[in-house]
Formats: sequence, C-alpha cells, structure tokens
Amino acid sequence: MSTKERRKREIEEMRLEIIEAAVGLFLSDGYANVSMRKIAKQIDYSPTAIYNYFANKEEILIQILRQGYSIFLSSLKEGVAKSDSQDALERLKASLYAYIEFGFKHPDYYRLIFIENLHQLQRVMTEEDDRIRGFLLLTEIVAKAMSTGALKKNDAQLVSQSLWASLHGITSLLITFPDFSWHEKEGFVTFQVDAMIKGLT
Amino acid sequence: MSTKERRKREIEEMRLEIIEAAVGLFLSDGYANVSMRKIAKQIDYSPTAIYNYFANKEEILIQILRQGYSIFLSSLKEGVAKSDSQDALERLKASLYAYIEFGFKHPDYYRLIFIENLHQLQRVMTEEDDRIRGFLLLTEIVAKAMSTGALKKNDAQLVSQSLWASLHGITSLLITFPDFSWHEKEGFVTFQVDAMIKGLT
DNA sequence: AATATAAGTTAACGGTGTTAATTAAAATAA
DNA sequence: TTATTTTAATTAACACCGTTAACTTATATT
Repeated sequence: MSTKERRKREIEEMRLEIIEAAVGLFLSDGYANVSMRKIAKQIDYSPTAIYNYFANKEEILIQILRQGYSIFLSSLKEGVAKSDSQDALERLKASLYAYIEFGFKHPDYYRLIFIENLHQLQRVMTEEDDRIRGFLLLTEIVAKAMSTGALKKNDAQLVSQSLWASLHGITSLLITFPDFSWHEKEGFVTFQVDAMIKGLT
Repeated sequence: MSTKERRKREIEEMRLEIIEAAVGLFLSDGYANVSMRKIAKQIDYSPTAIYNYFANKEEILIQILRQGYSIFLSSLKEGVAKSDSQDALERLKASLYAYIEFGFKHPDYYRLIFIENLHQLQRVMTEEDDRIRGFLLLTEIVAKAMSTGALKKNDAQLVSQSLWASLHGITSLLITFPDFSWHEKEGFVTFQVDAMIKGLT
C-alpha cells in the first residue's frame, strides 16, 4: 500500500512544480497576462494536464495568494520582533512600517494580494491555520498600546481598521501610480505614520 | 463644404454611441470582461467598425476614465461648495467626506479609475482643460487651512498626498473587500476623517 | 456618370480557459 | 505473468478574445 503514499507525494510534487512556474509568471506579468498554456510550456506538460491538479486557473491563484499572505505575515512578525523594545507604541510603529515595507519589497505580491485580488482574501485567510491572525496581530498590538495608555482608549477593532486603511492607501498608491509627483518616499512614509499615530493619541 | 461639418458631427455621434454602450458594460461587468464584440452587438455594428472611431479597446477606456474623472471632480467641488462655511477646516473636512462619498456613490467608477487603472490617470489628467486641478483643489484647501492656523504649517503638497492616501485606503478597501467584518460604515468613516485631521493639527 | 474616398462588412490570425474524447501508462486482480 | 481496471497524460475541439487585412458598399468629388 505504499504506492498510494508515493502517488500522494508525486501529486504534491506536481502541484508544487505548477505553482513554482505560475508564481514567477503571475508576479512578473500579472495574473491576467499569464495563460494556462504558458504555465504548461514552462513545465513541459500539455495545458490540460494542469487540470488534474488544479480545478482551474483561479485555484492556482488562490494557492499563490496563500503563499504570499504567509510571506506577508512573516514580514510583519519579523518587523515587530526586530523592534525588541517593550514600549507598546514603538511596537505599533514598527508594525506599521513593516506593513509598508512589505509593500515596497514585494510590490508584485502586494498588488496581487491586496489590490487585484483582495476580494479573495477571505478564502485565503479563513482556512485552518493561523493565517487569519494577520489582522488580529495588529488589533492585539493596538489593544496593548491602549491598555498602557500610549493610545487613547477606543474600540481596538475600529482603530486597527482605520490604521489598515491608511497603510493600504499609501502603499497601494505608491505601487500603482509610481509616475505621480510624489513627495520623496521615505519622508512621505514617516510623515504618514506619524500623522496616523498622532491622530489616535 | 457643409458635408465635412456634418460628417464631423456624425463621427462625434458615433463615438458617443460607442462610449455610451461601453461605459455601461465596463461599469457593470468590469473592463476585462467586456469585449469589443459585446460593445458592437449593443450598438448593432460589426466589431471592427469600432476601430474606425477608436484605435483600440484601451482608447475607449481612456475616454471613459476622462468622463469618470470629470464626474469625480464635480462631486468634489459640489461637496466643498455645499459646506458654505468659510471656516477653512470645515471646508477641508467637507472635501474629505466628498471624496469618500464619491467612492460609495460610484463604486464602479471609483474602481475603474482609482483601483484598476490608476496608472492611466496621468494620461487622463494631463490634457488640455483643468482636469489636473483635481489634486490641486485639495492642496489649495490644505494650504488655506494652514494659513489660517487651522492646520499645522507644513508642506501642503506632502500633507495633501498623505490625506489622499488615507482617503484612498478606506474607500478602496470598503469597495474591494465588502465581505470583511468592517466596523459600521458611517462610524468608520467619521472616525477615519477625524483621525486624519487630528494627525495634522 | 465616372472616379476617388471613406465606412462598413466578412474572413482570418494567433491567442484565451476549459471540456470531451482518446491514448498511454500504471496499479490491481486473476 | 497476464488480463483488467484505474489513472494520467495527450490531442481535438468549443466558444470566446483583440486586432489586421481584404473586400464590398455607400458616399463625396470631379
């Protein structure tokens, strides 16, 4: 009965191979400009072979969104961890910067996840593991900052949603409209983060 | 020589007919899901006839973006005008609300202009008329609020970009991710606007 | 009325996601 | 090991797509 086991592994390997090919194409060319035929060519299979491993093109995207969201979460946690300060406000600031910096470091992932396919995020987050905790992470940090008095007491859920909105605004605008006459980037970001914090204290 | 004049008018009428059909389809189905063939069918022409009036599908989009941006500008101006208060801060607040409300009233336009095709905005704004003054409008209001002391003095350009970012964040998130467990909308918006203003005073 | 110009049509090219039918390979049963 | 069944891959096909080229029809100019 080890054949079943082996086969299971083979399926997983094939799925990985497909994803690997697809993620490169999706990130460089954009989801819409990547065809099943292109993915198939890259892994030397016929286009229809892929359908034995993924129901359709969208399911490949979902899997890649999951991966991307994991990377996003790691970046966020790492960013918060690096600011080893115990000060709740510093930790909050660190997480805000970490969010924006993820966008700059992985603009293609950010675009794919948070701009072009945000409506799929529910499907990406709400499945088994702790992926959903991405937003909870921010909420917790906000709640902590409130309990220490660093932030004005308020609905932590509401406040973190407001923060997310401002973060998403600056990140997505800079990514999708790079030709605009933006203020120098670093100064813009620090100004935005400072204003966000100030608005809540 | 009046035939030339008439013909010119006919061309303009045909362009209008195409745009009229396209705008409905683009807004309801999204740019990507609308084909030249569908537009053609709606106006009872062969698909290739359209190419006598627009170079390609994208040029139709650009024209529609221009229209949409005009509507956006009108909404903004109207929103500011309605708050007939002379108080600079009130005027600023009114323009912030007007921006978000445009997004809620015309989510399809907002998505088309500011989310899916923002990179085209340069082409939409920087042509002849005063379309570009959309962003200047906000900058001017901000500058005024600074000169009256209602807002902390600062680079008005930078401040208005920061405001735009926060506005775009909340508007685009609510539009593209309606299934999320958002705080009740009206409360969310007023909280966001208040926080934005507070962050700058 | 004959000719040149413009505007519309159909046909075609190379592409898309996906399904159905078919062949080749692998696993199971005899 | 052979025969049979299951599985995985292929090719063919469908109904689309944006766009170009060739052709026909209508309009305008000579």
